[in-house]
Amino acid sequence: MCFTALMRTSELFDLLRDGRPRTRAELARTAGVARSSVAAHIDALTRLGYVAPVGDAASTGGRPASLFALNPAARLVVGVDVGATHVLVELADLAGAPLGDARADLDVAEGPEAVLGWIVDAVQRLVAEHGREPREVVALGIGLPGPVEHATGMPISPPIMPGWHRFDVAGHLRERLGCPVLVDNDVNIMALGEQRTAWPETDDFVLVKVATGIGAGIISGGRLQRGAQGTAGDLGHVRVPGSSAPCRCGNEGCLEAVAAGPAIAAALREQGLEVEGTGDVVALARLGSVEAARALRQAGRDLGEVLAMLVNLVNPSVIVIGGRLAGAGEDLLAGISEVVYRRSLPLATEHLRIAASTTQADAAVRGAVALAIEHALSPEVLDAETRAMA
Amino acid sequence: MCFTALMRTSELFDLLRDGRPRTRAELARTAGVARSSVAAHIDALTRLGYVAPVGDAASTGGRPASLFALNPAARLVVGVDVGATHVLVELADLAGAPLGDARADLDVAEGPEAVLGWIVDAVQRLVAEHGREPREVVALGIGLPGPVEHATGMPISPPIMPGWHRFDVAGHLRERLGCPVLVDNDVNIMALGEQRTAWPETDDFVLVKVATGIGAGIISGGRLQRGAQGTAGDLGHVRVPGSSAPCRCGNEGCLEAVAAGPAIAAALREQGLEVEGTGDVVALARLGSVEAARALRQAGRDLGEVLAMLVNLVNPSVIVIGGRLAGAGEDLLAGISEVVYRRSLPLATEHLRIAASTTQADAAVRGAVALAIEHALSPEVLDAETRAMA
DNA sequence: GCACTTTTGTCGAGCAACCGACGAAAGTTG
DNA sequence: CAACTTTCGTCGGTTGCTCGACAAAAGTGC
Repeated sequence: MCFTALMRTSELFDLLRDGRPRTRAELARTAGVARSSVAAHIDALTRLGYVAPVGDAASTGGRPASLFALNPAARLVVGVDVGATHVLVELADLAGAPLGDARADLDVAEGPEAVLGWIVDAVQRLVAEHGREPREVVALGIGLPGPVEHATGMPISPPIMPGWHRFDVAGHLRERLGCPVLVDNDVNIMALGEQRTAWPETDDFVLVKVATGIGAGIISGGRLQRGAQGTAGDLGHVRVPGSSAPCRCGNEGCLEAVAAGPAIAAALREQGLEVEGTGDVVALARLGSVEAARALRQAGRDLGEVLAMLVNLVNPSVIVIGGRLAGAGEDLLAGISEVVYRRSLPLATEHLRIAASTTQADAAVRGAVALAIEHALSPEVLDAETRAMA
Repeated sequence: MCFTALMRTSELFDLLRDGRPRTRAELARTAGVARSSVAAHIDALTRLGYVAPVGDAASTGGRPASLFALNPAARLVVGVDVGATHVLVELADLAGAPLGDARADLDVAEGPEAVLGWIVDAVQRLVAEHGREPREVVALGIGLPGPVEHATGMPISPPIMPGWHRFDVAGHLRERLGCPVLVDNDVNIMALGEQRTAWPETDDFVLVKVATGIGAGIISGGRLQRGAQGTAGDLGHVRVPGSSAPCRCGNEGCLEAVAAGPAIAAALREQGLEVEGTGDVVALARLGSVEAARALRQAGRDLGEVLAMLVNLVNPSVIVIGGRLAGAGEDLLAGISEVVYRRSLPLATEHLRIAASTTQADAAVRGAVALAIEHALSPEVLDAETRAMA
């Protein structure tokens, strides 16, 4: 029977996760154990490399205490963002700081073997370029543009990823790279990335990606919400009140048929403007086009109708708008805010903030890195490693 | 440094939580420790009362092994369901089995002192009636008809609970009853109750309560989703596509203004029927009224529009319809299913089940009891008690 | 009733982790 | 440079958990 209030090494490590250096005495006080015990744990963590001394504290009249902190260089992690037509691989340290990346214009429709093969090569190349060992990579996080069963690491009937259905992405990569692999939806990892970098205090967070499609990543109670089949957050085919536009999905009035990039482009074309795709809409808006501004504001209002509902259902305290269209100026955001604050419950909007994404292009890969780090530094993994070394 | 794979007493207890009796050898095998160690832990749990011997297993040729199981009678818990015009208090054992209850037609608008005072009296009376000691009550769960900040146990601007805003419900009850108090929204505890009793395997679950108002309790990834202000799941004032009916909230097209009890009653009155409130609608439907059936089916379709969106956002695997209107026959459910399966993404509806509540009136108080039990038998609480006894 | 089987309870050995102490180390102050 | 202060590293003592052993207990089968 374990009656003593014992300490797992990971508990001590958790106190150092924030990166702030601390003395042994400080740690002993907060953990409530003797200094000598802390010293032993710190020793073990130092031998594993996860913690390193970072100089001395200012002396208070006697021998200065040495400071210890998380050692980001101890291991490597990899984050991967797979888009419809691109792949981005990033090597990072345990603090999430990027060390180097590789990108390719690769179509996801080329199938899992081609895409994952390129990723494996890129990881091995990046590791070698930095003079590190492949076995130093302790986890890889990857986001895919479709529904993913997170527990098994397999895509489930992804619409734009032919050949990927039930392909064992996690197993395939783990076998070739020899590290645990965390697979998730790309909007989910964008949400994670944005939340971890820009809104770390917020436990109830939603990221809405507006581009060619529309999707949301929902973090509730501090945890990513994935749903039963991994399709949670699919805003694109929610019906917008007052619209009956036909959608490629067969239904009508879908949000995507009104407020996504192609829909806005089509609306502008009807006004006689030369607009092809999402990129042209953004370009036009940046040039100060009144028509584009108006179209974006209307798209924002339509999005707002759906987000008002999401606010009532999920009650987040922050909504961030990301995706290419978020970079087209203030109009989209203004339209959204206008409707959300009018249509949602006052109690839910009282402390609600709506903002544009700050990390933008990086968010997804940042989230993938975060996913990997959180696995690699989890108590289970850490304690297992401590035990193995003893 | 804790390198040994040690066992906390609560770990062993978790193996017995399901109520199935087991032998010491069986437990030792699944936990991966020596028989004698298991014996020591079982001993401690038996002394605390949480575990008790329940006879012998069939002999396999030698001395029969004695079986141990969770002892539900070891402690008491209380579940409380506070509605707009009623209060229900239930005393239960650690298996969640009801021992006795007390109910009162009390208006929640009478304020916290009156309502909570009655609850305290009822609990003490129930405990005495069963010849038990007040200190045997180890936790109380309570659901309130409005937004609740679960962490602090306070209602936040509840619309139908004048005088309750930021009243310290948890503190008030804890002080008078001497046990931890868990406070939550009433729809949330209904969801918890329904899920724990009827759908224990389901991690992504939604309960929709349809009565005078409309609300949802969302369980996602096995956890209740409460949101930033505790208002998550507020379906009532979501806008229904194609409706512009004025709502008491000031907006128009709200779900409640179309599909809740009063709205259906009003629709039937327009057809010349004598219908007052929600109760009359249910009564009429049960008598086989064609008009009521049609109205309920239409309400179901409107609800379906909103639930289709919820399915896309949350991706549950089960939706249960509860509340008084769920007892009015198949028409409401039929209308809901019709629209949800048409309007939601195929992937999300593929394994989705929509069903009527089975526990009905009990669900809320069952959920409150579940909340209390889960706190009382949590590893933290249990290990603390083990340590205190030593 | 006797031999055999299996579990039970007890007990001592082993061991891992925690603690407090003590001398050495490394600063500051005058 | 000496006195003082504070931390560091080490070490022995203690605690408390785990394990395996062994005899007693409680069944079965002939």
